Amino acid sequence: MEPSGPPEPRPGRTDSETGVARDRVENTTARGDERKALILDTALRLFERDGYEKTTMRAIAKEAGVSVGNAYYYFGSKDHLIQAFYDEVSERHVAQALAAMRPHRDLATRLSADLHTWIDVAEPYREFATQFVKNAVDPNSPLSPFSPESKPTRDKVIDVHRRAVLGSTAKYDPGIAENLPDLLWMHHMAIVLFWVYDRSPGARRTRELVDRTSPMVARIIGLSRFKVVRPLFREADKLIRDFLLPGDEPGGA
Amino acid sequence: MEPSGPPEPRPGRTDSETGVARDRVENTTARGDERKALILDTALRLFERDGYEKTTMRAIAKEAGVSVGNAYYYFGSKDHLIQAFYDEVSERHVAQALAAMRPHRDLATRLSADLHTWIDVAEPYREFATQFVKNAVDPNSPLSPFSPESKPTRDKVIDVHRRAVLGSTAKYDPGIAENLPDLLWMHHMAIVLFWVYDRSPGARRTRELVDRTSPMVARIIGLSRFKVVRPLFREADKLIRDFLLPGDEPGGA
DNA sequence: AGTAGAAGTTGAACACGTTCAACTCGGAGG
DNA sequence: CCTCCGAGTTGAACGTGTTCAACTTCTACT
Repeated sequence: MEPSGPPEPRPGRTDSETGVARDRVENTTARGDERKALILDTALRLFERDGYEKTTMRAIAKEAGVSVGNAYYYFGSKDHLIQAFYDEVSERHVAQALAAMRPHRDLATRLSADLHTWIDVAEPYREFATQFVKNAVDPNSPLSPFSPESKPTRDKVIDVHRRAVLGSTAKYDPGIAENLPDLLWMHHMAIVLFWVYDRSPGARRTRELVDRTSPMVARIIGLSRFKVVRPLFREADKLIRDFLLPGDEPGGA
Repeated sequence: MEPSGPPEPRPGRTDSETGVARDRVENTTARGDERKALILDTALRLFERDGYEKTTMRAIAKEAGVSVGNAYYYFGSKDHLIQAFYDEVSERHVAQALAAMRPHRDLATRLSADLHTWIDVAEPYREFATQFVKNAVDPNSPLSPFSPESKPTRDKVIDVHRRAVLGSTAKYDPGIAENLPDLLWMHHMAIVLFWVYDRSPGARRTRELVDRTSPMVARIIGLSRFKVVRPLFREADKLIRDFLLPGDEPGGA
């Protein structure tokens, strides 16, 4: 391999940044960090090129110039590589979404910009993302959107939705304000689910769906001010509080 | 093996009943049907006892007194065994749900009865069902709820929702009548998703969720008559028509 | 009855994700 | 300069789902 320089401690993207130890090793030497990044980058490149299933751990190791066991030293499983990927995509999405929403005040437009940005960022990895969504459904998987491991990343994404609302001119029942971001997150997840199935070039159909559902969602939120439906909204709000937020898993351990 | 009797053609549960060739073989001899059923029953028993992941194809084959290759002659993959399981659960659900709804006329009550019946039927297989939902998300899997293979079963389930509405005294905008069952089916799927995560004994939390969402859904449907929100409902209706119904996959091949 | 061909059946072999006991290596302490 | 020791590294080995060429059994037809 290339001669490793003196072991000066580089900051880089450490685990402490996300606040959770995702993988097998916490954070030790600088050389370790480089190795880990090398393996991850190689993996993502191969995933993008050949798809997740067709990319073997042996191929990743070989391409990265490492042994199979060494890859497992840094990543607990093949799935853990996806978790790292998800973090990366989310990070890029969060950054770009805030910028994309900034010029607009209309909630529908802001939501639309938010979601389109997500598609922009995720599009190269569609086939790959299928695998992510697949594993995300498994409650036992660290990839589950409800798992403690993915909480930091999830919270960041939900926060974007919160800002989408706060930065808009939308009017709604203040009683439902707190859980609104979670509701929008569910809309987001529904879009993602559709996107995974979408086979149209450039995810055209998904973008169309975003364009049509975003105004609907904004309108529905606006309805919360009306007396006739307010009880319904309050009930829905309570439902979210009772069933989504309390524990990490809906069933309560 | 036991001496096989004379090869008289028995009706039994054939593929022609579902209208789709789910597995590797269509429908041939009576002995073949028996063999297939034997393998499936054994598999489901082991799945229920040990869980899906821990049950190996070798174990199924051994327990059924068959070779591994023979199991693969009848079921294209381990996943196909789940498909068969899903069909069976759905069949039982359909039958029981209709009976459970019959005494009631209130839509909320009928929906609730419908969904509780589903939980009753599916409850023994919760861990197992996780695997089903997991694979169901993969668009390439025959298990996908949108795949042609599962269409017959899915249609039967959706039809139950249709009857839930038709047999009720609920009033709603006739313009959305046609797609109402699909909407209810999505509610059903959401409940299933929650149930998969639910760890409470007897799926108590999921039942609670059903009790609270069913009246909400019924109320929302009732709202469709009001002028203020009717455009929203029409838009949603059109959305379902455009994005869920046209092709087998949302993206359109 | 005999026989060709289809249906059914077998288990060894393959590729994969994953594990682990053994090895290497760098640097801290003597 | 030597010598530990733990972080880092290795690849053979394991158990899994799946495949397939070869074999056996059954059925239809002469």
